[in-house]
Amino acid sequence: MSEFSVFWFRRDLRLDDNAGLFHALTSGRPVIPVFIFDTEILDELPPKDARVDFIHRTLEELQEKLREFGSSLLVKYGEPLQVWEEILSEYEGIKAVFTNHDYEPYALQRDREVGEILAQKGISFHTFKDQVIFEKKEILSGKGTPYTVFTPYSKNWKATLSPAHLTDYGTEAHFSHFFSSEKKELPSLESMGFERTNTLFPNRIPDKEIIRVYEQKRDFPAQKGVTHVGMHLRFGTMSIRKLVRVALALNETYLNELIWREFYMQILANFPHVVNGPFKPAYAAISWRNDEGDFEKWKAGKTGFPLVDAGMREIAATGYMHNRVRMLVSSFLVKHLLINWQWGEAYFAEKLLDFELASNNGGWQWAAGCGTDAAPYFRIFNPETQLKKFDSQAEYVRKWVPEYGTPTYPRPMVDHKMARERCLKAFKDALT
DNA sequence: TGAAATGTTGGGGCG
DNA sequence: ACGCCCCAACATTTC
Repeated sequence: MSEFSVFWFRRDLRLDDNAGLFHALTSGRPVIPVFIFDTEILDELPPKDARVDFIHRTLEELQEKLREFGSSLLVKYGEPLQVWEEILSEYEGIKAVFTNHDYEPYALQRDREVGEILAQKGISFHTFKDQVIFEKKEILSGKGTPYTVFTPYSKNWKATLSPAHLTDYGTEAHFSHFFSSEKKELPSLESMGFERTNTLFPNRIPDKEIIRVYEQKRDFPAQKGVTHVGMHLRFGTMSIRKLVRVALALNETYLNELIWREFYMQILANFPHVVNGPFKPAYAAISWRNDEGDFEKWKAGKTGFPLVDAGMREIAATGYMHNRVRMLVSSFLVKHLLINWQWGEAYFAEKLLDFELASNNGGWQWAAGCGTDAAPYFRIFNPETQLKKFDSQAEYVRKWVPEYGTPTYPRPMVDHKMARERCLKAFKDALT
């Protein structure tokens, strides 16, 4: 009977520089590449979800590459534990399963359960670090505790970094170790209850010129100043190690943004309660207004504050929003409208192509002032000032709010000065 | 990775 | 030449 290894793709949808895949291909057995469309996740999504579309397209590309050397991706649809039972009965010779670490609470639970099934059958389960440079216990303060402030974390991160952390797990030399098989078809999007979208997905190769002058342009949403790599890091269509190598060579500010990503990932992993509420418990006492009508205006981009509205229309139309504008719209929702930041967090989770639980949660907690290393609550963005500073010619605004400046554009839904004072009072009441 | 309020300074107009 | 006032520009404090 022939023996196999399996490589289970999840958030690492690439063949190049993939740690777990490298180890699978060098394990001495032919490797069956597997992907599971997880119904536990998909059942929560609307039929037109660009991220599902993106995954499907990416799997088709992977499939084409695997065909070049006579292999085929095995793509399943279902509940992971059941799917694993199915795979193990279809391929009796499976001796080992390889995969890369996934750190979100749901994924940790899933992997524990899959690990148990495999262990019962005497199949070894090998998991690897691939998604980050440093995991949650690899960068700790002198006391051995996790950092909760970015700057010291980033200093230690940089000091700890060595070339070994940036190893290129190239797999090309080992492609012949993929299991040779007839072409297997992917389940169609339609068969899983989804539709194609006409989303324009970001380029997989980051623009080096943008990285080189990052700090000069990154704050101006009308300029080509950011690289849109979030989605590729989310789904692993880009290697973080490769990107860090580029950042090290080109731009410190850009590198810091990659470190922010890992900072929030280790916050989520070390303090999982942030998923369900504020990092700082005192902030649970805020009396939010939580006005549904206000929330609808915010989502629709009809607040009457042009830069806020531009951002909200951009995210609705494209699944993306410039980061400077993300900070403003979050501040506006939480501070001006006094709506629980978790409402905004959930809306972003639904819309953003580059949605990442850790970063999204960290960003919202930062904006609300209740997180680690948060902006103090009395930091309230002035939407007009932000417009003057970062989109003074209203280029970005006019792109998304064509009626800006005409009589049909709504009046500001709140008076800035009143809202600011109302917010300061609400936070002060809760916190003192 | 704020903004507003308050305080300080110094140049220029003017009696 | 001097003192006084105004106010922009900048600095510091406060929310």
